[in-house]
Amino acid sequence: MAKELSSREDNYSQWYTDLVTKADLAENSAVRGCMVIKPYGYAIWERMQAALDKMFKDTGHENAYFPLFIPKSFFSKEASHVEGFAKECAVVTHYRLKNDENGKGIVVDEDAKLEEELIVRPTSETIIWDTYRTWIQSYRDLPLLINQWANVVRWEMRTRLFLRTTEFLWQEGHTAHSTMEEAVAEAEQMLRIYAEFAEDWMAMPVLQGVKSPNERFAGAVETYCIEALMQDGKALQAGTSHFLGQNFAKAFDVKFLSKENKLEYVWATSWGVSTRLMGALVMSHSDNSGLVLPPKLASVQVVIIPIYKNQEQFDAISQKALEIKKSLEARNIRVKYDNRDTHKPGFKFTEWEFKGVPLRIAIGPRDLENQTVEIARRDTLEKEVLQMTGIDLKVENLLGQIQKNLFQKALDFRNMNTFKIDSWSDFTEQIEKGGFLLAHWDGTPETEQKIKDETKATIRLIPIESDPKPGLCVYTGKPSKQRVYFARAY
RNA sequence: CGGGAUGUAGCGCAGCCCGGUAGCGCGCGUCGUUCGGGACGACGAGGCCGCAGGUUCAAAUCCUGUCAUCCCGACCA
Repeated sequence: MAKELSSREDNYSQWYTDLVTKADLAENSAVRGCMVIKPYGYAIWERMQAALDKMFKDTGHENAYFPLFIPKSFFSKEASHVEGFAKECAVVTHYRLKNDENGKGIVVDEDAKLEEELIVRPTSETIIWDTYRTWIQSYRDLPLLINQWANVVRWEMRTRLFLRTTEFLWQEGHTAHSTMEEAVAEAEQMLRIYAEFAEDWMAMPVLQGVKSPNERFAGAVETYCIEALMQDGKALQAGTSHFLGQNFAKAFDVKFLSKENKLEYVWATSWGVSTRLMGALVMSHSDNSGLVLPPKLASVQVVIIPIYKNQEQFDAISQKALEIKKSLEARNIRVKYDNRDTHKPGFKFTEWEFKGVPLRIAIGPRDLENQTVEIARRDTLEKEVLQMTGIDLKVENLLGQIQKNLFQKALDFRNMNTFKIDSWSDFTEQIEKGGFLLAHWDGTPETEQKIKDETKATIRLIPIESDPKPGLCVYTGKPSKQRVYFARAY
C-alpha cells in the first residue's frame, strides 16, 4: 500500500487530507470544490444518518422532500436571509444546450433563457415556508415538524474535503409552532439531540450555547450551536439550531387561526448537521497511524486476519475464524474476515489500522494449537492474547470500552486546552497556541469584530448559564455579563 | 478577484538551464518462492510530456497564448 501519511504534528492540514483520501473516505472530483464520497466514507455517513434519523423520529419529526431549485423571488423575501447567502449562490439561467454553429462543441442555447432564474438551494427556508403557507391554517395544524435529507450548494472560495465543499449533504429540520415558547423549546431540544449524537455516537465532546449576533444564521433571532475542539486547537461548529421567530412567517405570510379565533403568525425553527461531521470525526480521534473510528460508527468493527503458511493451515484457521465471526455477528457486531491471499498479514494489519477499524483479531497456527487469538485495539494500539472461548463477550465489552475511551481522551484534550483568560496579553499569547479561551466580552459586535481582526479569533459560543458571573471585558475593560468561548475556527 | 507555484504512466516525481523523440519509485498483470507487523525474484503491460500556435532539420525542453490545479489573502456549516 505504501500509504505515506503526513504527521499530525508537522503538517496538520496535510495529515487531515491524507487521511481522508488514503483511508478511502472521499476524494476530489472533476468538479472544482465538489467531492466524491467513497463507499468506506459513505458507510459512516449512512450510520450517522440512521442514528440521527431515529432521534428525529423519536421526537415526533417526519421526513419530506422539497425541490433543489428555488425561484429567485422567494429568496429575496427575507432581507437578512438574502444578504447572508447572496454571495455564494449557484444560479440556473438556461434550460437547454445546442451545438455551436461554428463547430465549437456544445454551447448554452441563448433562446432557452428562463423567465425567472432559479437558485440552487444553499438552504431551504424560503421554499419550505412558501409551501407551509398552504399547509397551515389553524392551530390544529401545528406544530408542523418536518425534516429533510438533502444536498445543498454554497459557492465557497476555498474548499476542503468534508469540512467545506461546494456541494454537501445534510439534514435540515423546519418546524412551525403556535407559540414562541414552543419554538424556542424545539430549537433547544434539537440542540440537545445534536449534542447527544456527537458525544454518544461520535465520541466527540461538544460545548453548547448560543451564537453572538455576528455569527448568527441569516434570518434567525437566535442561533444555538454545538462546538467541538479539534486536535490542532481549532474549534469546529458541528451543528446549529435556529429560533427563527416570526421572520419567515411574516416574509411568506404564514398565519394560523388560534383557539381564540385570532389570526397570528406562526413561530419557526430550523436546524441542521452536515457531512462536515465526517471531518469532525476524522479530526477528533485519528493519529499518525491513520484513522481512528468510534465503534458505534465504524462500518467494520472487528477485522479477523488469518496467519498461515499453507493451504491446510489456511483452511483450519478459516474454519475457526468463521466460527468467531458468526458468534460476534450474533451479538450484532460488524465483522470482516480478511481472507485475501494476495497480501501478507503485516500489510493487512497496517491497512486496517489505517482505516480505523476498532478491533483486530489475528489467528495463526500457534493460536489454533492453544485455542487463543491475538486481539489488538486501534485506540491504544495495545495487543493481548485471549482464549477463544467467550471471545464474543470480550469483544463486545472491548468495543464499549473503546467508545468510552475515545470520548474521555477527547474530553481530556479539550479540558487541557480550555483556558480562563483575564488579560489581553494572555489572550493574544494563548490564541497563537490554540484552544478555547474563556474570557469576558462587553457584548458589542464592534468589540468582537476588533478581536477577530487582531487575532482571527471569534466568539464560538455564549454558554447558557443559570448563574452568569459578571466581570470585565478582556479587550475593552467594560462590564461583561459572563465569560464566552473564543477560538480560531474552521 | 490579488500574490506565489505547478501541469510528464493510475499515484508521487526526475528530465527542461545546455533542443536529438522519455525515465525512476510505488501501484498494476503473469509465474514462482513467501506469510506472527508494510515480502522477494523473474518477466511484462502502461505516456500525442495540460491544450493551441510559433522558432528549428529536430521541441517535454526555447518563445507566445490559453486552460486547469494547488498554496497564501478577502467569504463561510
